[in-house]
Amino acid sequence: MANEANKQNQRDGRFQAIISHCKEYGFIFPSSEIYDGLQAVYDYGQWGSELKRNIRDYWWNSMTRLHDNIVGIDAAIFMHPTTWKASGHVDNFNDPMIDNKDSKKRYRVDHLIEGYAAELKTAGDEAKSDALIADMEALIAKDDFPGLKTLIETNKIKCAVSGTCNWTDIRQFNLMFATEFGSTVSSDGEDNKVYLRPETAQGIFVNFLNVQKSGRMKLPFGIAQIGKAFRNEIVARQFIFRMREFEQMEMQFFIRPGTQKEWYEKWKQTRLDWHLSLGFPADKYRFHDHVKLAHYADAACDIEFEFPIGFKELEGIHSRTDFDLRQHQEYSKKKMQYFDNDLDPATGKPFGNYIPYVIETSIGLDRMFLAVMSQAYTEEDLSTEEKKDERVVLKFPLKLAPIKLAILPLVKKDGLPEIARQLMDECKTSFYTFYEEKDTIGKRYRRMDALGTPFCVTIDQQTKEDGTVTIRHRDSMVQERVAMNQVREIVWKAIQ
RNA sequence: GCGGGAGUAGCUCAUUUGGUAGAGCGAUAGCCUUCCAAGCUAUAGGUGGCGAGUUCGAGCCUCGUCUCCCGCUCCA
Repeated sequence: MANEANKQNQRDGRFQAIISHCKEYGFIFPSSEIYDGLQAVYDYGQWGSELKRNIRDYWWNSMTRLHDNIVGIDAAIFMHPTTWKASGHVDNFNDPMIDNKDSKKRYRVDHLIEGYAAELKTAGDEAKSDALIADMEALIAKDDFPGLKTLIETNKIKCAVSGTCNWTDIRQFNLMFATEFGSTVSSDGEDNKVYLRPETAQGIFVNFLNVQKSGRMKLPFGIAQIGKAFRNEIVARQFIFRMREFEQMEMQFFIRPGTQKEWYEKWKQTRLDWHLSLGFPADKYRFHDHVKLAHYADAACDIEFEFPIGFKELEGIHSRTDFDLRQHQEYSKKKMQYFDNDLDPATGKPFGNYIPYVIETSIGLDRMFLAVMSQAYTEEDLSTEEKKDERVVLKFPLKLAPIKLAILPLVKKDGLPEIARQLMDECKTSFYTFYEEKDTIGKRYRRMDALGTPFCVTIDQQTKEDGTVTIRHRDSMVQERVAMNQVREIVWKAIQ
């Protein structure tokens, strides 16, 4: 037990250190910090936004450019309100809830009252049961939450766990953020209400036929998208792991019904391989199969990553059946079907019209950022017998590092800065290059380590004589002498 | 949302029982010129999260509030 607690403390300490490092070195700041911040909202700073962009590009390129049957789109955050009725978000996530203060259990109010009504019925008091249900429905129709609470209290409905009637006020939890649309306010506020999308997937589904027809896409094919989504989480915590505003990178892969099992397995493997291609240890990842499936899925799993806070969901892979397209077809009255000219071996005739099935891969960009950051963050003890020494180094995969190369004149005189500037000009159009001439060379190396810069090049007196520089490697701290005119190519090759 | 802990300079932290805030690191400017932090000089930076109360006097006591962390809860 003591060991477990110890391990937990170490993890927490490491997580804290990563959060501090992110702030101190310009990766992530709390949003609106001068006003005490905004809960579960964060801003990416100068290096965080570079790292995030590199992760985003890496995903985008590996999805769209490396698959000739996947294309990308960028749908709007606002969508027609009916979208969310079709998707099930309005109905499924709009219920009044109540908490029992003793057991801390949370109940849907209608479930709680219906449960009690059922008890009354089995006890033989059918009239009272029916009256209770009628009262409840009348109150729910009016959104009369105080009335519903009074109803619970007068009937002395108890929590099944604690057995008490010590209830909180009733609150409505709506996962979706809503705002007003248009400049004129209708008499019915509901007419103007639009939601900030709680997931990016629907932007793909509603554009399925646009992309399929305009791109002459043939099944199976995929549509990828990266974009912001918003969820009004009841409680959002753990740094950027769960935020109210976050960025998703997802791909919906449209397939012939009946082939979903095989494609689901294929995408599970493809996505795991993508993660492993970054060079992180395989034992940091695991699959977690969903036992309880969402209303739209016939199979689902997560790729979990071992964050400092434990194994947590990083990416979801869902077999969504034809649920979404079918729903949109029903609500929009527009056919969402695809005509498949391939011959069905069973009949020798084309497969014909059908609503495609969908395999979804959905990864949180911010979570991927956190995974990369927590895997890269390393505290190294460099002590020798003479002196104590340590460094913090971010061992980013080279292609993700925000700064690729730092150019450091050994001293800021004797013409060394001028030579360094030349090299800077040569490199800065190819990749992010950073120039620094302040402080001792050792201190500058440590600063670059803390930002995860994989290469530092130092211009010294010898450079003036033979045109060579030292290039210093971040992880090994090894230095080697190379020709200055080779630097751009060396770095370029390494970061591919 | 409930319970617990915390909030003092950019960071890490001091300030013994209430008497108008200090250090180290960091930053900036200069000196030195040195291939792996911690050489020298100078400077800047805080209405002690915010608001109220008690007191002659509050960083310290009380209340409220905001934010963060941990546990529970939630997470289609």
